[in-house]
Amino acid sequence: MISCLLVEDQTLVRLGLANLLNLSDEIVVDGQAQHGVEALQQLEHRDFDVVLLDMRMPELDGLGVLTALQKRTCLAPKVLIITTFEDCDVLVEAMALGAKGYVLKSIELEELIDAIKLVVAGGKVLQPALTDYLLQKQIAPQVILTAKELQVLKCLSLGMANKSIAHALSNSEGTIRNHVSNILAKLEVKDRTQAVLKAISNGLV
Amino acid sequence: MISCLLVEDQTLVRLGLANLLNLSDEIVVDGQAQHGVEALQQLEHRDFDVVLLDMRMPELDGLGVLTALQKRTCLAPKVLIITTFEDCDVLVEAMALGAKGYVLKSIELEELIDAIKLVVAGGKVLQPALTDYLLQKQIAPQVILTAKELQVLKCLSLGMANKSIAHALSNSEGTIRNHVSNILAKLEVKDRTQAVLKAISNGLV
DNA sequence: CAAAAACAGTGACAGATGTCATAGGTAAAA
DNA sequence: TTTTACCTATGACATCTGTCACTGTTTTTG
Repeated sequence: MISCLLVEDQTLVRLGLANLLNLSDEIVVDGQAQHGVEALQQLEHRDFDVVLLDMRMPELDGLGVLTALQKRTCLAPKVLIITTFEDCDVLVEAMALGAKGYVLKSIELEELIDAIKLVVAGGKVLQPALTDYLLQKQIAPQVILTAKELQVLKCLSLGMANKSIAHALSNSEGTIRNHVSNILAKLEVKDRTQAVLKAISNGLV
Repeated sequence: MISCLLVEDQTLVRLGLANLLNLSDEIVVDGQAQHGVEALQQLEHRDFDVVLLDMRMPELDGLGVLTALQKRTCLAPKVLIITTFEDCDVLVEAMALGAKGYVLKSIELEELIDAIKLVVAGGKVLQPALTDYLLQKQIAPQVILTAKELQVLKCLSLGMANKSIAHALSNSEGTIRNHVSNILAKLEVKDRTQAVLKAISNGLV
């Protein structure tokens, strides 16, 4: 039997999933936590073969738990992220922090059980969406803005005019115009509005 | 026994919740659907006392189901929305489309069962978050854009210049300028970039 | 019907925006 | 040390943007 700690803030989802997994004869959910803090408390008391970890949680989120686990010198449990997709960057971070893989909540029950077994056996589980995303990230020529440009871009994203930005950053308006011009060129857009849209959708701000 | 159709796209959540509800001796989930289209198919074949409806789904979402149900002249089932919060506006729309209430997925199981019974009995279930939001909305002077203005605003949100918009909507550039000017006045902002930011954050586009 | 909105258009204007060439100072990397 | 990149700045320029006043037409509404 694989012992499993389930960390998920939505009560219905947590109870339901625990029930489902317990119905199988290979996995037993013998620990539950509503959020990161509770999860760490449980992990202090006893060990689990695997931790099923939600990302979005109150108090302490998935990344927080992973960070805390990484600091533990003793044997760390395998962590399988269970997420609703959405935020690829967070998943990348999670993998970097030692997660053994992730599955979407849209996964079928059997696949989930297989994934858990795979992770416990020392494997990694990555669904296609993330690998695609990583590839795309690598292919897309990384936009490198200087510190100042990023500062100006943030101002743009607040809807500030060149004059306001100049005043806020203690520069001449002409300087700001130059920065804006460079930003537009780097982002390959034609005006500040497009720059803001691109910045938002790419998480640059 | 209250018969219940559960509409939820995430398999794990759906199966788990169905299991939980079936453990109670008052509610039986005797219909499941992965998305709106499946839900409507099920509803054609037979009746349920209540429909537990997720909002975000592929194919046909919660609002789509409600819209379709509203067109049915015969007796419509009570609908209880189950959501992850987030989008208040959608909830408002859902209520306007005849939903009997909504609960967050973070609800406790007992509360959910109570809510279902309440809805079946003809009541309405509204959690505090939404009522607060509605109040706030009413306090904030409602921005009323005309159809044309909304069309122009959408173009603005795509980063289009006046000339492009004029071409796209088959108007003179001057006309578009006037529309933009009116939009800025109504949104109480100073330029198109701020308008786009406000539009995005308020879900106007 | 009559009043009120919404829609389309023009022309003129001030100011904002973005580009370009040019150039000095500074700090980090080769 | 030399080079490179970054930050700063200016002036000139073309273009874009937003405002205003005024004129119509069409559609909605009381």
